[in-house]
Amino acid sequence: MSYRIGEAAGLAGCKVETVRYYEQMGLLPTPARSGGNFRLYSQSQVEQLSFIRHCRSLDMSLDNIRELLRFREMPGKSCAGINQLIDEHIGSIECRMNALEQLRQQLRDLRSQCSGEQSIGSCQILHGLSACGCHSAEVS
Amino acid sequence: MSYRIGEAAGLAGCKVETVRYYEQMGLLPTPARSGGNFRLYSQSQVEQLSFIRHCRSLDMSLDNIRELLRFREMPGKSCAGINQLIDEHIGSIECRMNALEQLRQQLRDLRSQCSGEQSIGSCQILHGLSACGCHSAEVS
DNA sequence: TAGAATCCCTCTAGCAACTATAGAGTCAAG
DNA sequence: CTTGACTCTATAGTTGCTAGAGGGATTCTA
Ligand SMILES: [Zn+2]
Ligand SMILES: [Zn+2]
Ligand SMILES: [Zn+2]
Ligand SMILES: [Zn+2]
Repeated sequence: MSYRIGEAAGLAGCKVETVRYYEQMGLLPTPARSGGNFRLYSQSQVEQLSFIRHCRSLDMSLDNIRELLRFREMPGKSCAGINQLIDEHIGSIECRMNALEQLRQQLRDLRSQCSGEQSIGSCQILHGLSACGCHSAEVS
Repeated sequence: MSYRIGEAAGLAGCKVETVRYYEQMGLLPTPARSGGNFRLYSQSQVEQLSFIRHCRSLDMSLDNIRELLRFREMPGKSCAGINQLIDEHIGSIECRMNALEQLRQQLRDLRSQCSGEQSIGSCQILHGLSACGCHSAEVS
């Protein structure tokens, strides 16, 4: 039983172009071809595509996914590396969360400077964006 | 008093290429040129560059920054639009924060399935990434 | 059995916001 | 007068796709 690219994409919940892109990036093996040069995917290749898509839905990079796929090919080895990869990914997400948290606070502080009823010339938001310490153009 | 591109970049805390990029994107006016065809920036242009960099440090898009720069050129008008822009930006950041929060929970759930001391073949993390409901390749 | 609709093919370019080259020219100091 | 630091333009790379052009394959209907 084999699937054409549109069916494979449908099953994995992505676009046809995305599937071809993964092949190009080495995440999917070169598939068989029909007489009319159409790509033909086996059940296990469709499952691999779904695996990739699920990893992507967890926002893993294609590099990380490539690594996971390599792990999958050595079922006898220890899975410590997998846990480490996931831990690092969680760490990077927490890092982004912290950055966004800080950003939000800065923006709230800025926003609180003005009610929106001033003239642009006296708006403290614009003023705050100009006269910051961090990116000073203060040169004598 | 005028600055060459390297000085301007240094004052604004960015790379020379970034300054040229902003010019190309229409965020900085076409600067004057020296006899040897070097860009020459005025004090106010350096300040505009710093303004841009500060907005970027708050993760605003270049489109948003372009809008803020247009606001700056109409000091008499009401600043309501500025507040709205900032509010929307805060909203988009909160949206990303929520997405990351969900992501982290999903990853933690996944991570908790395995201690890292299994063989890859029986690792529940890999298994969880394969046999998910959301991207099923379950076709009979 | 012809035509139309729907798939599929390759190749190329675009998105955002830079970054990094290559290959050349400018300028100040020693 | 040569070295080194700076600058110039133009082009390609980054990430993970997406969209199109311009064709061929397959399938359904009339
Ligand atoms: Zn899934
Ligand atoms: Zn205001
Ligand atoms: Zn700043
Ligand atoms: Zn495991």
